[in-house]
Amino acid sequence: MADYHFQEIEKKWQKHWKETELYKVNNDYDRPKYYIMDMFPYPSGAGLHVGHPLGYIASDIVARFKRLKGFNVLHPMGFDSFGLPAEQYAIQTGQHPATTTENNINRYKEQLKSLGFSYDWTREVRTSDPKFYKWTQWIFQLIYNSWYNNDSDKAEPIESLIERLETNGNAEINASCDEDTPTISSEDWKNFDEKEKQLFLLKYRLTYQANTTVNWCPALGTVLSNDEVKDGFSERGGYPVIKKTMPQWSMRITAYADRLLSGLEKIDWPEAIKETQRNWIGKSFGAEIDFPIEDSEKKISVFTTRIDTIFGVTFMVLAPESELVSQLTTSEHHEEVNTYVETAKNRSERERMTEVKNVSGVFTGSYAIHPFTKEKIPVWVADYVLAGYGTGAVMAVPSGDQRDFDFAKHFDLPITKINDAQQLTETEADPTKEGKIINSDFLNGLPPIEAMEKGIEEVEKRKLGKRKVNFKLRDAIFGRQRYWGEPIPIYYEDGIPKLVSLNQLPLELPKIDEYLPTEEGDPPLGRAKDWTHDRNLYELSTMPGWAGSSWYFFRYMDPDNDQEFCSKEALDYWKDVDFYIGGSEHATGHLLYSRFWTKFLYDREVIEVDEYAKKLVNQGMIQGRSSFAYRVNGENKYVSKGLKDQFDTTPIHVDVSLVRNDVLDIEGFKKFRPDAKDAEFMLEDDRFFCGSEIEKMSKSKFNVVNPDDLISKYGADTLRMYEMFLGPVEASKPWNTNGIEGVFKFLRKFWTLFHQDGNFSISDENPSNEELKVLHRVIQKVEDDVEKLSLNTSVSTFMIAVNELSSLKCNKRAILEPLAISLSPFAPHICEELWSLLGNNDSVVKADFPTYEEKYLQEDSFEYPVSVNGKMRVKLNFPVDAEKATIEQEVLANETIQKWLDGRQAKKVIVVPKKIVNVVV
RNA sequence: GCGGAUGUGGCGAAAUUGGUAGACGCACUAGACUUAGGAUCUAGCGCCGCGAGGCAUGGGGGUUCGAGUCCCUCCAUCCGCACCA
Repeated sequence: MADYHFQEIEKKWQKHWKETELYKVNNDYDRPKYYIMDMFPYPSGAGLHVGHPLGYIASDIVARFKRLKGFNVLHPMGFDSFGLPAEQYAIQTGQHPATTTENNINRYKEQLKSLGFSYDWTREVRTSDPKFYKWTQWIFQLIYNSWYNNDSDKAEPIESLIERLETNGNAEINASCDEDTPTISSEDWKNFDEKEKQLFLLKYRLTYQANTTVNWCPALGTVLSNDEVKDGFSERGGYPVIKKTMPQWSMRITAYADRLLSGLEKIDWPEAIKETQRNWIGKSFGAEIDFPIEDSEKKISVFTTRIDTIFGVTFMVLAPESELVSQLTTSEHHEEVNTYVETAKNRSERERMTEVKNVSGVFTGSYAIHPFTKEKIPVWVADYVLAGYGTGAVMAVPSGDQRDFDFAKHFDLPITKINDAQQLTETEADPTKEGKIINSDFLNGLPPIEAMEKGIEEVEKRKLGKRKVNFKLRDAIFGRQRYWGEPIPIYYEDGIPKLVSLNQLPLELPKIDEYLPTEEGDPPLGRAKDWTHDRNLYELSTMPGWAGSSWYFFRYMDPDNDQEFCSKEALDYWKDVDFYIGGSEHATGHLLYSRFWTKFLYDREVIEVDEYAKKLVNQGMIQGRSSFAYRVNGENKYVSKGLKDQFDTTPIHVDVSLVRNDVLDIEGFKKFRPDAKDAEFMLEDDRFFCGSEIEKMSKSKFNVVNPDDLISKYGADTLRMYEMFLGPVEASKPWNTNGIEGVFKFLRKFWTLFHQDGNFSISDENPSNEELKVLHRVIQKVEDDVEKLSLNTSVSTFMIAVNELSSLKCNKRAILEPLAISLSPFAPHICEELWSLLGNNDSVVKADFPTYEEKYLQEDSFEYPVSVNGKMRVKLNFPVDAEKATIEQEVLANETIQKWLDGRQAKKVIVVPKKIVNVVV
């Protein structure tokens, strides 16, 4: 028996690949480039589980395939090595995060290498490496030194802004800047002292510092971005999050809202991701209208998408955080309003969300004047209006908006019907866009859609407001009050932020004794000795997790360059990522921020592309499949799954390694749970069946399947193919090891086919047509499937081919050679071994992918099912080259068909090539 | 509520895009070889029916000679977003 010793084979080739640097890639201008990249992982302490490599395997198959097809393939890997878990661990143990991170990375690399990935490890990047974050800091500075010119619709150097301020002031400048930026003349600017100038410029810089309402997580001691907060809890750790106002570094991503939206049109990304990003950016069209306040110079600006409902406005509502609240509250309502605002402020996000259904609010005592009817309408404060969206105030149209309706009902405010199709009930508003407008002066009789346009025109004509596009997207908070991140390369001189000069980058993380905030409440960096620049204190917060990951794909092109973030030459050759694979959970985080930075770098002419990834695929999540044994309550007795309903039982998690095809290894279980050592087990059919449930893969649920175990049992080639065999790469599915034997058997059969009595055995005979057909079908299928990434059917095709060759007892060189090449992207080790046994000195990686030939795929004859009117079938044999007419004639001449037709005339005979024949009567 | 996706045997899934539904694998059943089998080989395996045959791609309807695939409608599940004016 010629055994398939996968352990030896895999170890041998992995060593060989490493020693010969087989996958090292250079800028080779003679060959077309192909850049395929995985989302780099955060190296957690738990190591990889079987879910992680799913995407890596797929990308490796494509990378290897493209290499065989003659592409110069860049297929790198790195580590997103700054992050909270390492810091939390450091707080607990005192161990420097760099040390734990280093250890984790080494473990990850070992695991990744054992899977036989063809990464060019010489290009590895780590975001926590000063050589890397030097350039993250450099980009930060470039963003800081830029402003967004809405007229040219791009980021420009801050110098161009200064120039314009000096000559004309800012009246003519159309920029994305702070809302409260005053209009100044060139004289004003010239009269500013240095500090005033700097503070003024901060209102324009794309990285700016401002008092912002942030998501503050007290337990983590840091702010979090919107995408790091899920349902009012921190994504990492699940701690409560509250709103807090504090000075923060932010990035003006909102300047790019429109381009981030339109850019989606030209990239081949999953629709789900694009839709999520569109939703997050949240562009809506409408108008901003001013409602003057009665007996006052003040006014309330509101944004609305439904100007057609303007005559239905019966009250105004301000967000509790709105500045207008204090200005408009009359003295007799002061106390009530104050109490309400204070309560609203102190509520956590979580509380606010759970209380969505509770209507609450207070009257300010002020009245606004309806811009058209001049009627008095009361101004209220309520927390259903968000400070962060629009103007922080709304015109309430209770007949057309459910929230306004609920509020009006609760406080007994009037409700005006403004549409003849509106169906109002006691509890429901009707936001219909059908019907005709009524009770609305000049809008009467118009369908709402037309009334929207007319309304905006009228508003602009009467100078009551203007057409307005509004976005949900908020600027990105950039500071984190944590240690383990890139230091922000800024110091403060006389209260003014200043950039650390370029030649002093990287500004390296200082050593500190403890990874906690200082007693004064400053971030951990406050503990560092001499964290100063000429006695001026450096910024104490660090960059967020998304900083490094927003540009790392460019660094892979030229990872060791210490003069530039990436050389022009490398950028020119590699340009962008052809194929990016990673999880969909980054839709509104990494995948949005990285597009933002790319567009910025494009504006500043650092790179030549404004989208960095042409094609993106989201690999599915692999969930865990937990197994349970059912213990009878109050007894030391376990019952098999089918019997559990006869008893009062509690499910107990069983380590999945003790379960095979849902059958429990009872001896193993007794060791796993010592308290079950003497337990009684009630079996079904002499076996003990476990129940199962789909849960997240985690240690505590004993459902983690470790790739190392599977590799040592079946080998990396089997694991790679099995993960692909499970189903489409994009699909999420629970892990199930049950089918892996089938794939393993296939590889063993493939090996055995070319071995006899333990020796490699190959025949030099010419292959038969039948054998060639098997081969060429595989080649064709792999070509098609890799392009479409439907790798599961490729694995099936290989299995069928090996089964067929096996029954043909075909061990011919002419078959094995091309077969080994086409299988090598999937199972590189075994193919490399067979390739070298065939006498090749060079690696199979250097081979050319075989081309399939149609002539081998053709059949001599086809069995056509024939039906009459789609009913009844009989199979007839036709030669493959028979002309359509011949087939028709033969069909009609056939005795059985004649019997069916029973004298009727055939209207037509439909022939679908190689498929089916249908006679229509 | 809004948006996106998915629904095919006991299970994971195929289906050349409108043409023999369930390839391939797992599980299961029977048989062979074995002292033994969690090994190997052979055969069977959607459901109902002894059978001929009938029924089957979430449900209902439609287009078509022909529908898993196209159209309408309803249902279920999963994932985003969510007081966004």
